[in-house]
Amino acid sequence: MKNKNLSGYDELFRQLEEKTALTEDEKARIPQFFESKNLEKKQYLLRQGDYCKNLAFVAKGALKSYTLDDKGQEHISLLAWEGWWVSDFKSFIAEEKAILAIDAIEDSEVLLISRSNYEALLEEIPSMERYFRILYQNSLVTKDRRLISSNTYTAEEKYLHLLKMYPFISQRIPQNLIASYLGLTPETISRIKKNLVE
Amino acid sequence: MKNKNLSGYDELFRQLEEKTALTEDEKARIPQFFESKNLEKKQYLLRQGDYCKNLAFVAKGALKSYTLDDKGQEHISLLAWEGWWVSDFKSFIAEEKAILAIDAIEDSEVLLISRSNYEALLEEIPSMERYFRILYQNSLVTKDRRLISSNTYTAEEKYLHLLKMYPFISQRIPQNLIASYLGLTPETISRIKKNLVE
DNA sequence: GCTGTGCATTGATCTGAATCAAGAAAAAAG
DNA sequence: CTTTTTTCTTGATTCAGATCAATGCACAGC
Repeated sequence: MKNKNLSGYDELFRQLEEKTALTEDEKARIPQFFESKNLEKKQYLLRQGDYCKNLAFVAKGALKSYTLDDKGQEHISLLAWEGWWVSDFKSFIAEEKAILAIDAIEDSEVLLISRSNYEALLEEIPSMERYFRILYQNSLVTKDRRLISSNTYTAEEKYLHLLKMYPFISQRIPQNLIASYLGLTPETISRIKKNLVE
Repeated sequence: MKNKNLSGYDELFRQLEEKTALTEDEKARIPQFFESKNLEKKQYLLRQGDYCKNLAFVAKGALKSYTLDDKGQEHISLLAWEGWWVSDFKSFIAEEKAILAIDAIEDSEVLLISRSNYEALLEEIPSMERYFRILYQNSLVTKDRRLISSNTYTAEEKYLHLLKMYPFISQRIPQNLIASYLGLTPETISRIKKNLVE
């Protein structure tokens, strides 16, 4: 086995074992499918229009995935910190050009898995097939809730719903990114906060 | 083997085999996990607040899943026709009360699988674990696109994007349901269509 | 064939959140 | 500690799409 820095894998195993059981043998084989990468704050992992070669597991730090509209405005589709996966899935799976860009918003460590390694991993370690099925099942629920929130709630309700789901988020993520994630402007968030205090 | 009406299972197998290979033996065992149910137009499959006991595969017809807000307004979260799965996932998986309701919008046939059968199926037939992993993976991509659409696009862009994804949808689904699905009002859709003609 | 109920159109008006514009505050960099 | 950059706040104005209201249309039931 190649000598690997295992620091980030602790977080990965913690995540995997939350959803599925792994033998010691499996745990020993898993790191080989991944490659670790450090990103500084503001460094990018993926650019719009490139091919998304990897699925990334966030071992440390935080990243944002976003689209840019014709006016150059950023629309965040995901905020991912320790324990989350991030990529332009469509691009990763179907080998199309990415419509998402991904940047680090803190100094971060990610574990990258290529498409061929992803498929090999699923093939060789059935618990991983199970892990991803459960992960995606849960993500679907979360995305569904976000869609409902986006179509049904007022700006204030959207913000409160987010705080309820991720109470620590306002300590960690700047308001302008939260605004973009919710499809609102920073000004609106600011006014909502003011209103809530009163 | 119990004598089952197999009509709806053709559609199910077609879907399964699009994503994974099945042996004849597996195909023979699968129907046993399901139960077929016919719904008339407007009949409900799930009510808000009930426990969602089943995951439903639409073999024929079309259904909508939706939430009701405090004003009694309906917000459609999914339109599902032949080949789609529908349920309140969160309720189905975590055994919580459903926040979604599901109604037939055409006379329909659904194949229902209970939670325990779902888990047994995944356990006993590994290709099904694979099938659902791929299904959820794809659904995530679609939901992501919808979220981007919802946060980024104008009303007109949302409508055009939907038509592009499902060109036949306006022949099949009434405008007021399409409006609700997009988080718009029927009036807005009507004005958009008028505008597009000019 | 009428009649009712649900769906679609069109117009007038309203409103929540965006945009535009300045500063203030906080954090990072030197 | 000072300067620069980034984030946050507050106010004035605008605008896309909602709401309200009325009418037209189509098809299902009698």
